[in-house]
Amino acid sequence: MAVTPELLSSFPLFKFLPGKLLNQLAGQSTLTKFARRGIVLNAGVREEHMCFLFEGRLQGVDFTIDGREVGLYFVEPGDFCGELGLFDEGNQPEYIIALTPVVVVNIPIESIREVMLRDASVVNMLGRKLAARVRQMTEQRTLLGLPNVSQRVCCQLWSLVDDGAEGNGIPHKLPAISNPPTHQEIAIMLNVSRETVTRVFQKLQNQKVVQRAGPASLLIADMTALKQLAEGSKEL
Amino acid sequence: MAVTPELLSSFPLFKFLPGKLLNQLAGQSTLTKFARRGIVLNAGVREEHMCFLFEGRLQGVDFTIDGREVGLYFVEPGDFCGELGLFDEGNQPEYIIALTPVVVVNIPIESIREVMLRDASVVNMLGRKLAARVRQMTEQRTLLGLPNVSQRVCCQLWSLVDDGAEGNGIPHKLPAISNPPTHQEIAIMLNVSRETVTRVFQKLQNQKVVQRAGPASLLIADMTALKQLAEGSKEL
DNA sequence: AACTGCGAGTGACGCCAATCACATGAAGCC
DNA sequence: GGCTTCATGTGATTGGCGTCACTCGCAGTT
Repeated sequence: MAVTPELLSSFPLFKFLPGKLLNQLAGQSTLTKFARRGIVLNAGVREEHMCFLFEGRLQGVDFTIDGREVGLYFVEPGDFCGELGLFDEGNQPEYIIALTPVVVVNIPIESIREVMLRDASVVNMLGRKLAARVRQMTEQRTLLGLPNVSQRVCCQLWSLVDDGAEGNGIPHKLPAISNPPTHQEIAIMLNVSRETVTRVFQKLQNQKVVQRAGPASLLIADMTALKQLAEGSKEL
Repeated sequence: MAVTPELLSSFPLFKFLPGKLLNQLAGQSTLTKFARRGIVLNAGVREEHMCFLFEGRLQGVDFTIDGREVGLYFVEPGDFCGELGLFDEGNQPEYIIALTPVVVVNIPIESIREVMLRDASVVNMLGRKLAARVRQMTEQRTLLGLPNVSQRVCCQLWSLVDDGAEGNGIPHKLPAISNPPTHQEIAIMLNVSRETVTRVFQKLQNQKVVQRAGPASLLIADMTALKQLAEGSKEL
């Protein structure tokens, strides 16, 4: 499917890109859809294109030698993945799978490399992105060091509470996690079993710390308690 | 202490840097020593300089909320750390501590930013470095997903077996790990207790898979077995 | 030589999370 | 409406690893 320059410029990475380069990129881009659980990028092979997420949600996952699934991070609309290939000739390290039906824009690595040579803003933002990713991975790694599983879950919840989406014009509402991950998705990010996550959620709901509001939202009824649980100063 | 341009050019990152820029950088660099366990870079603060390791060994570590130490990666001579600050204005995410007495060259972030503007080879290598780091962290994260602890230890050992140092002119020698990390250092990288690492090592030695050769070297007597153990096709 | 610190080695104990094996309920989908 | 599929909820069982509390040996220091 065809990609318009306007569509591309809706991605923060290309926000400051001159029209000429936008046009050039658009001509080399394609629009693709994936069903839930579809594989957007493959691990262990050289992927020759980057993916820009237009609609839906992606997750970076990997598999241990014994086939266990490991969750790494989420990709939200406006964001992208597969950028490592820009910096070296290595393989894509992790799978990118669709958690929901998604619409992505594919752009060849080589095309973006050319753009990098001509536009410093893109290089800058890519550098920032990579740095942010290292920071996020470091934090997640630290999380895994927690011996207490409930605490791990609470930390993860804490880090998912609508980052930045607070200024969405709806004041005085309870903080929430929109489109919360499934228990399974949380479990593989934290190296715990799905059942354990369920049990922690049960306790959290009994103690009125969180509360479901339909399938698309999880309300945090007691932020203070959640924070204490995450920090370990309170036990479930 | 003074830093000469020749010293700087011994680091791969600056290998292709023209003399003029080398001189400029050297003038702004300082040489520092740290004792074992010394803190080379602090986590959670903005560090305004990068560290280039001349002698010794560093480790990136972090601490969980409840004070538990988490090991992230090692830094070997010729390598550097603290590069995230080049790409954004964020804080240093993890501590860098000296595992042995070390000698490091400190260079201000700003000075390197200037060099980046003038020399593309440095930007390139930094990009590669960051990408490599993401790959390494992803791999390590996957390792942590293994439910079997012995397997985790063996995987870690496997990844430590003299990477690339094979062509050191000593042929037909057993593969080895030189200056092997202490059990404690391994333990915090794998989220296991020090005792557990010791017990795995005991089994590995009983089964003649590995063998100590003085304090500075660990011989791998049976690479095949180690590989099978790492892959889970063999039990300890 | 006595002291100290640190890495390594070891046994006993107890707990907690993984696993297995289900049940339930809501959401699509012919 | 009846089918499957998927997310969630729950109990019983078990074993593996963390923790504690030691010992031992080596290296550096005075």
